[in-house]
Amino acid sequence: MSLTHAILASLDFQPMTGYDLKKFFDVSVSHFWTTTQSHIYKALDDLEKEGWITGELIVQEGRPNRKVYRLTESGRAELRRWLTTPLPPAPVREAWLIQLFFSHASTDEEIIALLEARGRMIRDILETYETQTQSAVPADLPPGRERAQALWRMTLDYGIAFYEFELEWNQRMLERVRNLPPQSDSHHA
Amino acid sequence: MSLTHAILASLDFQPMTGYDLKKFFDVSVSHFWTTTQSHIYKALDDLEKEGWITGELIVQEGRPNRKVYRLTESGRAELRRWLTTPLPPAPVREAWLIQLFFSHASTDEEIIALLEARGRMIRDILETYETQTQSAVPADLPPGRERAQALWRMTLDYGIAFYEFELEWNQRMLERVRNLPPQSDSHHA
DNA sequence: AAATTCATGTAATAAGTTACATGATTCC
DNA sequence: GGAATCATGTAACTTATTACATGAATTT
Repeated sequence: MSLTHAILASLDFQPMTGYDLKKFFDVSVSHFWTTTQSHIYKALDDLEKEGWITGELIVQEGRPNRKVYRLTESGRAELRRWLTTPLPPAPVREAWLIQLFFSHASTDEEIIALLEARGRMIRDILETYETQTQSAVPADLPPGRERAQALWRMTLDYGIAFYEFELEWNQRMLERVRNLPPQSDSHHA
Repeated sequence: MSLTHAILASLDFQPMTGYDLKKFFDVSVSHFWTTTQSHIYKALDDLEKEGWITGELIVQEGRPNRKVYRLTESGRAELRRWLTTPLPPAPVREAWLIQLFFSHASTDEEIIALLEARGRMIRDILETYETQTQSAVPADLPPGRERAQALWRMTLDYGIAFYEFELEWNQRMLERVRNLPPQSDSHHA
């Protein structure tokens, strides 16, 4: 699982609570990996049982107590192992290709409408993505963080490159739909 | 959910059992959508409760009985509605970008090794993908299926285009890693 | 003789989302 | 005065995977 390792990696930056982690994920990896509060607290439990992190209760007045987690030695080792072990590429899983695959009974116009709607949505995402990217990576990172910053940019660029690819493919398919063989009358029994 | 609608669309082709559906998915949409037996049987139950399909028990001798499902009128309507409703693009969810994002403590060589391993794996997938594509789409589809066949090809091409994109991006990132800012000694507390 | 196909399903577990609950404090 | 922040969690549900069970018939 990746969430657990994202947590390990984050805690290696600095000790944090579940609440801190959620905020950190939201401003850092949320472009390619989203998660929820509940899931984070569950993962923290699992990680502690595994012995990779330890939690320390910080009692507070006026506001809820905090439970600050930090890496253990075995947690740091596990993180290092995971960070240098190539993950197998995740299989393509695109629900909307199911629509395309089964559209033989739709008219050309309906398929074109589907593709165009998708094109518009991807263009929207790209636009917000590109404006966000400017502000997302803090320009004034503390010294010694340039390396992390450069990697951060690389992951942001993946998102842009991916949606640009999607847009190109969308364009190409629009042309192909115009040369689609016609529907057969005999299709439906 | 998409599995249920993939089932609806398949049953519109012809009535089938859960077993048939699994085989059909394996040779058709498995390039971009995989599923399991158990999940299919569960989805069939749900679809029947929803009133979109009806099952008919076919008693057999010598081998297990079959439960053949077919679309109802409301099922056909739901299928049509779904097929013409644009799905919102799924957010990017790439576990391995987590690795890249948190690799600031790794050496350049380690990051390069990660990228190169990934490049090799993608190249492998592309190779098998391209040979499979030749044989996957039956060339001698019954007349009137040319339209379905053309759509099939489009979805197969998506897979190829996607992995080619991944490979390109991989290449570009390898160049960028060679210009990464160095690690800071002060990183670890 | 052993493996595979046919065909159903259950059980267990993992991964992930949504909604709810609490209660003081601080910001608008 | 109302909303948002801080900070924990539980509960219910959905989605998906893995493993197991059955038992005749067919293929290797």
